[in-house]
Amino acid sequence: MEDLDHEYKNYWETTMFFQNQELEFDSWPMEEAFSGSGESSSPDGAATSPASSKNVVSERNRRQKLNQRLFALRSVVPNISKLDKASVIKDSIDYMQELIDQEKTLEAEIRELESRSTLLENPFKQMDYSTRVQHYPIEVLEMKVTWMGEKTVVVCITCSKKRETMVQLCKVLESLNLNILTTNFSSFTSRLSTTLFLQADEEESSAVEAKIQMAIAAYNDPNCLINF
Amino acid sequence: MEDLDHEYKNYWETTMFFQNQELEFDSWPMEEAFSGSGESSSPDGAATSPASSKNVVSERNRRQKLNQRLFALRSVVPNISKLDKASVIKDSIDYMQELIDQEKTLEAEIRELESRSTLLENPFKQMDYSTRVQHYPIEVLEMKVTWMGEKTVVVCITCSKKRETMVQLCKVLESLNLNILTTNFSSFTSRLSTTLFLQADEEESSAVEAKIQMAIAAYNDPNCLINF
DNA sequence: GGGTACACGTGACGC
DNA sequence: TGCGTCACGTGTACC
Repeated sequence: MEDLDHEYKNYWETTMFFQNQELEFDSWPMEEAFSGSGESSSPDGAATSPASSKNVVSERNRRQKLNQRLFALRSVVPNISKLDKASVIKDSIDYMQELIDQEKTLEAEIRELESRSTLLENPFKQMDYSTRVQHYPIEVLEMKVTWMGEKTVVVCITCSKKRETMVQLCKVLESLNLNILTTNFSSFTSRLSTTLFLQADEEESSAVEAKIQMAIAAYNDPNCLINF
Repeated sequence: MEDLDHEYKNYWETTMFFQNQELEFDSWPMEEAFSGSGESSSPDGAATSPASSKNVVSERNRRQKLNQRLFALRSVVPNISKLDKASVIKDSIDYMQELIDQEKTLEAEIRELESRSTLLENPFKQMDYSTRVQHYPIEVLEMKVTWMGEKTVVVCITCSKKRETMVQLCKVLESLNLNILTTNFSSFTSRLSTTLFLQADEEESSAVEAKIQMAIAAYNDPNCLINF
């Protein structure tokens, strides 16, 4: 009797076999072993009523299932402070709330990243106004796109050189994800010219030109919410 | 008696007040109301032993706390199929596993978006995120500063071309406020080289070289607080 | 009525 | 020592 009770103690605390929460009805050797002794040591001495006997075993099953679930819960949650039943549930709640919060954070981050990378597909994406920085516009003086054959397109852009013009032009061009083979920037006193060698077909040339012009226009637009 | 049991039924199923899992010891009016009748209807008829009486109320508290936690768990988990205790725990486990999986998915997605995004990030805009975006360091392969006479110094820098290397190099060079006459950037497959024509005296050459090296080093230093 | 789920009181164990 | 926790059997309500 003592030994059995002791085993029961350990049953919840350590020696729990049934970690698989999918099983509904398992064999549970320790409970089975105890069942007989429990019946025989029934306090009323007389024949145990067969009606309640069913209830007893059913109740045992229920308790065992619940403990099983509780143990499974414990195995999912990291950092369980106390092995107490109530504490296990409490820690699970805290952990779950933590997960939910983190999920929201991650989703927000993904939305932020997506709005940043889907620059040209969705030109008008919402952005935080307070984070907008104003810059000098890029003034294009001349732009020429020519197909060189062999999947090579050359783009020549000349713009007036102001403050940070080269950095800004770099940003815009990098945002387009063009297949750039070679780049060359040259700056003189008042002008900045760049020559891009792109890998593209002849029919893509006009599309490339349009993309660049659109991107520069978007970059210059003070109301444009895209962050470059 | 029947009514009381009925109330208990409803107690677990619907009328649960204590959703706050922080409270350890609450007043629990329904249990209190029942306590008296429970004592009087004790089956053994004789005076209930005062020793076990303490245990009874303690046990009641324990049960109530556990149900309280269980109810709180139920309120956190959406889509509980059955209000059964075991089912609540099972659904909680499933939901938690779902959250964990989704967390991994979202994190993977974020990592992919971050690595795929070739857009330039303004370091100021990312301050609200706990995850700081670190830029790729500028890896200088060769640097040469020569005096050409006539107050002209030529600086040649060659670095390995990584993501955004040119923009970053522009930022660093612009931050130095050099008296630049002409610049030329050329990028090939794996290298990016720039040639700067500066207006400077011969004796300034070494200072210019030191300034550029210092600026690049500062830019690469993740602990450097200078914003370029 | 059999089956299920629950709250209850009780004895035991450990800190 | 008491106090907290547990498994157990039981009575009962709901379907």
